[in-house]
Amino acid sequence: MSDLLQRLRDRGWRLTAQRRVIAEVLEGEHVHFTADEVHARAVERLPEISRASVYNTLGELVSIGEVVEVTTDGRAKRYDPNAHQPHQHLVCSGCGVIRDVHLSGDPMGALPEGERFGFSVSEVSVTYYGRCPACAGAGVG
Amino acid sequence: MSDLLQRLRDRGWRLTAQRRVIAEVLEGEHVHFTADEVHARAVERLPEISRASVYNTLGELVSIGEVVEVTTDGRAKRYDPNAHQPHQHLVCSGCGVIRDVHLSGDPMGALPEGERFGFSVSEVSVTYYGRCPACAGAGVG
DNA sequence: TTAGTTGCAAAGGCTTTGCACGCGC
DNA sequence: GCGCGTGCAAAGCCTTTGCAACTAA
Repeated sequence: MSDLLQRLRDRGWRLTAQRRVIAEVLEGEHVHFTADEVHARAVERLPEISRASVYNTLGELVSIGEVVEVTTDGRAKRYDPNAHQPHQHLVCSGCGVIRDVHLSGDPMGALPEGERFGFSVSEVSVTYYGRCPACAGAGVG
Repeated sequence: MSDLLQRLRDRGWRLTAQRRVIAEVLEGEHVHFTADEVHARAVERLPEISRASVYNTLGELVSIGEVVEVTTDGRAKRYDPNAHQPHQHLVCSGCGVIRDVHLSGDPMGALPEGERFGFSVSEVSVTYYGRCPACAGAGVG
């Protein structure tokens, strides 16, 4: 579940400085950066990295399944490197912080057969909204 | 659950032609238009209506709770007038069509206390992804 | 060597904003 | 008549794209 970099090497990825830096930025728990935040952090390590490369790389990481795209209610998409452990999200409606959470049952089972309209259902996304301790205390939002 | 227009009147809303037309466009089951689709349909009834008014009105309907904003993976937000009956969504990853669905249990209960990180959780959004019968048959997407 | 990656800058889609005019109440 | 709502056009944010130069393998 760690060492995204190693997995990318194993896949035979062409490992450029830009891609390495982006992978490094994405290490950690509860990491859910926007493309722009990834870019800002990448620039600290590699000043000449461009936004286009960040978008390209994130898009590829998503398409090979190493990163998951998260769309909360805000504008910009966020990128979640925790792609190998099924989980859902808890979002603070005050400050927007996201935590990974794990549910007690399989949410797929909550959709009755009679509610499937003939679809072949393959995925489910569950997002909880609330206030984090800091925002609840400060009355933010 | 029907007659959005009447509810708006009861709220003392200033009822302009534009707002009336937008409310009319939003009547019906399984309606999940983007702002632009609402505008296109509104134009058929009131050719001079502007996009800005559509955005303004939709934004207000959302903030007073008469319409729910739906963010699927696509780009543009969609607007769901079925705000008074709790429900979730089933999205076709082929053509993007959305159906309202009703779950067998309360998804809020699936988040264990130990996974709440001190948040006061107030809402949950559940979205299922799959292929509608048409797209499954045609191999679209 | 060479195919894939990068940076730049421009364009694109969706949404918001500023301001003068118009209209519901 | 007053104040909010509207239309227009321009700007804004996030993202994608075209293309020549570059570089990992």
